[in-house]
Formats: sequence, C-alpha cells, structure tokens
Amino acid sequence: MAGVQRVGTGTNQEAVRRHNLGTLLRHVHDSGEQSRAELTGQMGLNRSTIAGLVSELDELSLIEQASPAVGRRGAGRPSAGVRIRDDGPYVVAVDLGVDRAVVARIGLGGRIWDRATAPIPHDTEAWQVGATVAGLVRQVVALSPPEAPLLGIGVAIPGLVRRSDGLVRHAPNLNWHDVSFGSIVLAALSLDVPIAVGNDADLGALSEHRRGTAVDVDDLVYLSGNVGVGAGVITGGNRLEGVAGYAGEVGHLSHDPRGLVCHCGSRGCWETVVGAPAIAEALRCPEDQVARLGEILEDMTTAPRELRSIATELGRGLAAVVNIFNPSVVILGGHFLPLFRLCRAEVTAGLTERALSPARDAVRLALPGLGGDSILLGAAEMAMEPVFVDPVASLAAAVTDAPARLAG
Amino acid sequence: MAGVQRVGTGTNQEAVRRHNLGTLLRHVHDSGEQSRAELTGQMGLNRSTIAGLVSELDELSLIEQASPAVGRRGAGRPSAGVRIRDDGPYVVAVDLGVDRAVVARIGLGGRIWDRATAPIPHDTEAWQVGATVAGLVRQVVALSPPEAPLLGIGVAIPGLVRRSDGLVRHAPNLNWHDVSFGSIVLAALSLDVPIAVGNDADLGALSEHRRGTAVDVDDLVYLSGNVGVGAGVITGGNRLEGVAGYAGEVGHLSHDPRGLVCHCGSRGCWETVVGAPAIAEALRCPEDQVARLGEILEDMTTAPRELRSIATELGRGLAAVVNIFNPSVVILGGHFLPLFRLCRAEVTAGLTERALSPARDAVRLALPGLGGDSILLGAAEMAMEPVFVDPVASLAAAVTDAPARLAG
DNA sequence: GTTGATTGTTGTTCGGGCCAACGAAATGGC
DNA sequence: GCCATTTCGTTGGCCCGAACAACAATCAAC
Repeated sequence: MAGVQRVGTGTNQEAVRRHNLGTLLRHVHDSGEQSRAELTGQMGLNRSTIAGLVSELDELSLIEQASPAVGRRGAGRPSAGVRIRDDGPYVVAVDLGVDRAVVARIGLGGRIWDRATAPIPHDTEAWQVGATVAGLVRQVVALSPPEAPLLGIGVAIPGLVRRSDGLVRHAPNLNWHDVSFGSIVLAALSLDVPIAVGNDADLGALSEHRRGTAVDVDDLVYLSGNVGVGAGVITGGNRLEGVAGYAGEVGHLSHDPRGLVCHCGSRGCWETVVGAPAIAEALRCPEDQVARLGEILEDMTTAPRELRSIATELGRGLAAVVNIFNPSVVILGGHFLPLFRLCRAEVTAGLTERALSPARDAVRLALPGLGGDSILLGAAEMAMEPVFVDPVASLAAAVTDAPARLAG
Repeated sequence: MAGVQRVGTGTNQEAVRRHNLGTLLRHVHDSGEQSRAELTGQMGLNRSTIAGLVSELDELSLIEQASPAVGRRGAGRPSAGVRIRDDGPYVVAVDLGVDRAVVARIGLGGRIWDRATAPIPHDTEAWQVGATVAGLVRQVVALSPPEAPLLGIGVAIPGLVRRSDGLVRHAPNLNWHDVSFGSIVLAALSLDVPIAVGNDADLGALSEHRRGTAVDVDDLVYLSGNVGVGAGVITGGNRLEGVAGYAGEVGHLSHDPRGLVCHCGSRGCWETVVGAPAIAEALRCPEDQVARLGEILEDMTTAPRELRSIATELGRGLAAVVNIFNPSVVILGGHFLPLFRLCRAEVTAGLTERALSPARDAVRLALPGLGGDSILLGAAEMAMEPVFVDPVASLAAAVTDAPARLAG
C-alpha cells in the first residue's frame, strides 16, 4: 500500500512506470510468448528499459524468461523469450447463459485451465443461481496451484448491466430486475475479491478483439444471438458503453412497425424477427427447445425457406448496425453463428440491400474465432483488465490462498 | 525539427512532457483563464511542475500570465492567472451548409474574431465552392495580427467524410462524390497548412462537448437536421468515428418499411420522415425554401398538426438513438432546434414510447448551447486538436505570416 | 575460422517531476 | 497598525526512469 493513487489529467513518472509495466504485460498476454527484442520494437522503448520492466515483472512472479525460441531465422544473438507463468495469476470467468452457467479458471494469457458447468432451470431466483455459481467457482479454484493469486471474478450476463456498480438492471431471459449479482456471488463464497459484471455481447466483442477474429481491428461489432439480440461494440479500440453501460441495445431497433409486439412494449423490434423465439416458431420447434436453438441449427445441413427469409431480415437489420457504427468486422455469435453458416448468401444480400455503400464496402461479416467461448473469455478479459492498468496494485488486491480459503 | 516522432505503445519522458504541455493548454482553452493553483489541482501535478509548463508555454507565445483575478475569496497569496494570448495562434473554420458557406477566424480559447459568409448556389461544382471559400479565408485572415500563427483550417461538410484523408465520399446536398475538398481549398489559396475535414454532425457534437451544453458530459449525441439527418456521437469522451469515419449515419435507420423511397435506395428511412424536405412538404412550403426551413420554423409560434405528428416521429426515432448509444444528452441541432422548441411534448412522448427505460431515464434532450455556431466552432476545435497533443510540433507546422502570404 | 549482424548487460547520462525550504502576497484577529 | 496564518511562486537538490554507449554473447553466412 505504498502511494496514494494520484488523480488528475497530468502524467507523472509513477504513471509512466505503471503504464509501461502494464502494457508490456498486456503484450505478452495478447500475443503469447514474445522475445524481448520483439517487445522492444512494439513498445518503442529502449532495450535497457525493456530489460528493467521484464525483470520487475519477473520479481512479481507474473512472467518467466525462457531460452530463445527455436526455429527463428536471421543472424544475431537470439533474444530471450518472455512468457506468462503457468502458476501465475488467474481469474475466474462466469458465463451465465439462458439455461446453464459455465465457470472457468483462466490464466493470464487466456488459457482455460479448468471448467465447470451446471444447468440453470427457468425462473430460478438470483440467490439460488448465485449459490450454484459459487459451487462451480469452488470446484475450479480447488484445482489451482496453491500459491497462484486470484485476481478477480468476471461475470457475463445476458441483460442490461449498470457500469458504475455492476448492477443487473434488467435481464429478460432470467427474469431479473435490479439484481446485484456480484454481491450475491461474493456473499455465497464469503470472499472479498474484485468482481466485475458485464453484458454478454460486450464481452464477446472484447475477447474477439483481443484474441479472436478481430485482433488487428479496432472497430467491430459482436452480435449476440441468445434469446434476445444485443450488440457489443468496440470502436477506436474502446468498448462502447454509454453513460450507464447500456449502449448497444440493437435488438429493439424498429424493424417493422406493423410487426409483433415485443416484450419491451414496442411493436416490430428486430428481435421479434431474428430472435430465438421467432426462429423457433418459424421452424415449428417446441417452445421448451428455444434455449437449444443453436444446437438445432448446428445440426441442419440445408436451410428451409422460412429460415432463409429470416436470414435476409438479419442482413437488413445488420445494415442499420453497419451504417451506425461503420465497423470493419461484424461477428455473428450465438445462434447467428449456425444461421450465418447456413444462409450466408441471404444475410449478405440483406445487408447489401440496405447499407450505405461506403460503410458496406468497409465491413466484413465473420464467425467468432473463439467459437462458443467468446463470452466466457470476454468475462475473463474484463476481470484481468486492472492488472494491465496497474500490475502492482492489482496484485495487492488479489487473493493468494484462494483454494485454502474456499475449501475452509 | 528536433526529435523523430517515436512510435509504440510504451510511454517515454518526451511523451510525458508533450502530454502535460498539451493538457495544460487544453485546460486553459476549455475553461478560459485559470489560476495556476486551479491548474495544479486539476492536473494533479506539483506546483513547481506547473510553473515549468506555464513558463514553457509562455515562451512559445501561446499564453500570457495575468495579475491575480479580482473578486476571489479566502486567505493566502493570490495565484496568477493563465490565459490564452489575444495575438496567439488561431485557426480558420469553415462551415459548408446547404446553401451558404461560413468562414471564421477563431482563436485558441474559442473566440470568434472575424467571420465572412457567401451563398453557395445549388449544384455548384466543388472547385467553384473551393474558390469561394478561399476568398472568404483571405478576408478573415487579412484581419489577423501579423505575427499570429495560423495553426490550420477545419472544414465541416454535410456528408460522409473519410477519416484517413478527409476525402468527401458522398455529400448528397452538394451532389459531391469523392471530392478532396481540402486539397481544392489549399490549392486555391496556394498555401500549405494542416487542413482537416469532418462531418458536420460530428463537429457539432465536438464543440457542444467542449464549450456548449455538454461540457461535463462524456456521452452525447448531436443530431443534425440539415437536409439530411446525421448524428455526431461522443462516447466515453471520444468521437465515434468507425473504421473509415462514417459512423453515426442514423438518418437511414429504417423507420417505416412501407414509407417513401429514400435517395439511398431503401424505403422508409427516418430521414424521409423528419428530414427537411419531408417537413417542408408537410407544411406545404415551396421546394426552393427547403434550405431555409430552419428560419421558417423559427418564425412560427404555434405548431400545426402536421408538424406535431412529425415531432412524434422524431421522438420515436430518437428512441433508437438512445437505445443504441445510451447518451446522457441528445442535442437537437439544425432544424430540429426550432422543431423541438415548438413541439417539446410530442418529441418527448415519442421517445418515451419506444426507448428502454434504463436508457430513457439517463438521457436529457437539449438545445445546442452554441446555437447556430456549433458546427463552425466544432470545425475550429478539430483544427486545433493537434496543438493540444503536441504544442511544439503543431507550432512548427503553423504558418506565421499568413496575412502577408495570402495577400501576395 | 572469420566476419558481420543482432541482442543482452552494465554503467553512465539526461531529463522530468517531486520535495522542502524560503520569500511574497493577501486575509483576519487583536 | 501589527502579527500570525494561509496560500502561492521560486529555487535548488533529489529521485526515478528512460536513453545512450560500450562491451560481451550468440548465431548466420561466407
């Protein structure tokens, strides 16, 4: 607890050091093992400066130095590798889906060490879900190296999450209103670690940006198709959040004013056309299978006509997204993943029909590079964020004996 | 031309100095005369550090130190004021409207020194517009102090502007496609200064954020009603641009799929309902008065029924904007300004009807605090941006004898 | 084996912000 | 009117971190 955290718009030397330390760690986290020479080039700092930063991270047990990578080319002395330690810090990520919770222990560097899953019956109350999640957290943490610090917990929720405190304002699929899920989980664990809660689509965008299809892209949209439809947006390299964190609610864009009434009260929202219930109905699936829609679509090899027309509507709605955000990638997640695989032509046609051509020309539609783990990994990335801003402070707030504490 | 510009994600000492120098200047620019004590508090740096920065800016002739402000309260030695020099650097801002061009000489600090206007007849070719604008630029620059440096020119255009090079991709009202208007103006002036071109709505948002209604707000939308409808968005304090700079094109959100055909090719875009031509037609204005719609609305005291129903549609469309961006302010510019004055209740009702309540509760509708000058001042802010990033480099690129050069 | 290229290491230099001490300028109580 | 108090500007010394330079280590190419 050395220095008081300084505030203000100016930059001082402490801040420089913090920033450089965090940035170096982020590079290794993002791109895997890197030679010191590569880091020197990417960060634009002096060799000796990099050496100092690396040795400080080494002393913090965050990274380890490896012998030079084999298979490199070119003359000169080979540069030592810098990589994340296997028994280094980790986070716990929680992906709360429509009908199940996935919890994983994820190390710095994005490696998923352990994973546990449990079903969440429909209309379960928040505290019960919290207890279930806490149980899964205990499972995965029990498997961690005893000394490895737990940096924090990240939770992805399909709903509106207030950014200031992580309050879940409204999660229609879970039927939650104003639930402080973070506190519930911490209480169930009787543990005090940093916990962050975020919207699932936002977190999908985050992980695809950092280690998925959109690594080199600073403007992207991740479209989540769960039961509802939401977008996670990264623009200029930053998460689009809005004042309170509710930005990206594209599911309620007006698509057809004479359409069906949506649960939000309006009529003809895009969600009523391309959301899971609408697709399930078009395919005549039983209503209790809506949560499994993704798998059902995965199993199809050809698309019936009803599905193809929905794909066109997906494309038309995407045009609005493209016009508004001018992204270079739109990633189709959730049930849009198999839908896009089946009906790529229809989606593209719908998009082309409605999007303004300069924006249309700049965009590419893509599948999530991390498959079904985008959201889970995004929750991990969110929980890791503080360690890249200030490694020392973040480690100070971490829990170093998590397995013992949670077992007790 | 001292140092090569370093690149990379790391921060070095030069960068710290640049940043602090620019940030101090920005504070004085944003908030007017400030005491050194206030600057110390806001920037979180040491008194002596501030003293060093101030004296460096003083030597660059950017600011001047004034005797302590009168009317202050409290004990202690009064702190000297820091303010922008009247004969300090300035920019030239150009607001290219539908039927006229406004050019102004604007100093650091946002003071409009001189202003000149000329009509732009319909369907004038780009090079002719460039010549007209160049003439106006000569007029306003001729009045500047002979030694004051011209930092650059900022141009606001009602259309899609590519961010990488300022190319005007498409400006429907001017009937321009792929026009490099910056180069045209510079050629007409035979001058080489930094010139930046931006979208009018984006620039409206920028100036309202810096010195208008939204000074303390980091998430806002400026809705421009010219002939078309566009939005300038600032989110988390940053301009929303998208990969190429086309973000914010909300005018072509689908509002009624069975509506009128829009010039973009789609049907029932929001613009076809609340754009100037639609309002003019509803009011039975002659077609050549469309560009004057704002003034016509200004002169009205009560709103006819047709106008009220358009206001409702404006509110409904705003709901989409609010759901997507979750701003804390939406500023209604252009012809939406008088429309909102006349029909505040209808707009608000339309918004409430469709917006999701958490986002709805966070937002406030507002009139531009800078009135009709938002866009002009935004163009100035854009042109000034480099001087806040690196004052020394920006001054090196400035022209110090602009009046003489342009007169010759 | 020799040469050239590249990188790590070490010690030194440079520069920027911090700190403490002191003087200056105003307020307020007596 | 005087003096204690408060706040601020200035100055010189200090610390820290990045840059620089010289040297050693390592490998490729000839």
